[in-house]
Amino acid sequence: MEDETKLLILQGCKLARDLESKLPTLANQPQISATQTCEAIIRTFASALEKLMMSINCKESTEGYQSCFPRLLPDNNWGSGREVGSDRQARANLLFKPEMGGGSWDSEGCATFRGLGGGILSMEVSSDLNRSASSQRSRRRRDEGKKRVITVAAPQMGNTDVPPDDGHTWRKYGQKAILGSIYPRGYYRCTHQKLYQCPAKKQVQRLDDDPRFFEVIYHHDHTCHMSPTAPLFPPPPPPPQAANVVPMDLDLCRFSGSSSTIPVVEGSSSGTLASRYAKEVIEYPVADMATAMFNPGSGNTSNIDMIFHNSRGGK
DNA sequence: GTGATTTGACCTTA
DNA sequence: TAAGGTCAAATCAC
Repeated sequence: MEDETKLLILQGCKLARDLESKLPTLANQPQISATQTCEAIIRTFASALEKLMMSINCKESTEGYQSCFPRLLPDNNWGSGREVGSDRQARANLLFKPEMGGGSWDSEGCATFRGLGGGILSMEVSSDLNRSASSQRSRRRRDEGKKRVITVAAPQMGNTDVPPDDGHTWRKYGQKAILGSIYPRGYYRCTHQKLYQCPAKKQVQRLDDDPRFFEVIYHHDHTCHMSPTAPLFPPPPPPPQAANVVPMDLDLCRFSGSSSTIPVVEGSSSGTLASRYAKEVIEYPVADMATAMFNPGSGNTSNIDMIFHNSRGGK
């Protein structure tokens, strides 16, 4: 176990002990104090867990990596609605038990995690439109088909008004105030919708009860990256075989050291976004991947696309 | 110039 | 009829 992980665990224990010692006097304090302490404990342990999973499970297989960080899946395809419940739970539990990180499985197969600094907190796959994240939003369209509901933390740095990047490029086509909700709902569709008839859409709305988090509802899967005519990046030139540079076709799980770098090849799809960002970076330190993933407002959004585009290539 | 975002109007559905 | 979802013109950003 790495020293940093041990420190995190120790810190979490210390916070827990502090909370325990303050419990008798807690009744005289504002409740938010206990809430914040609990959240700090959860975040600390979750961070330690994340590091443990990275060093143990994710070295073993790609599946482990994806189970730990489903949001990093290249095509964002988390399976069909039938995976709700036992299938998905059993599969994900192989390597990542949400209850270990302060999370849980609800009765409907929705895993809830707690992570430090952002990322997925809960994930739900559903084909049942009757079940909504908010009981207030009971109206539905007939042709919405399969949907996935996830809750993601807002970025703590950069532009906190948008949810963390999910690896796809989206175009906003609408925003509506929702009855009974404080925050408006944003409507997005795949950038490649017109060109490749990609049906993927998503709705993003900040949670009323916790504005630090977004609820993201995905409708339909992306087809733009699976089609042979999909707008992939042009074939990258051979990467430099420097000692600390690893080819992109290797499993990302192998990038565990902060000294490793992931080469991001300069290139562009037809989209403006991709070209905007593609020219910015040639090599990408692993440590910065989190920043790129959790802070789309920082200008690195489409680097995720570039990071994963090679793994999409075969689809 | 091109593509993304904003936002009011319109459409669809319960 | 009300509310969610989408369209499309105007505007913005690069």
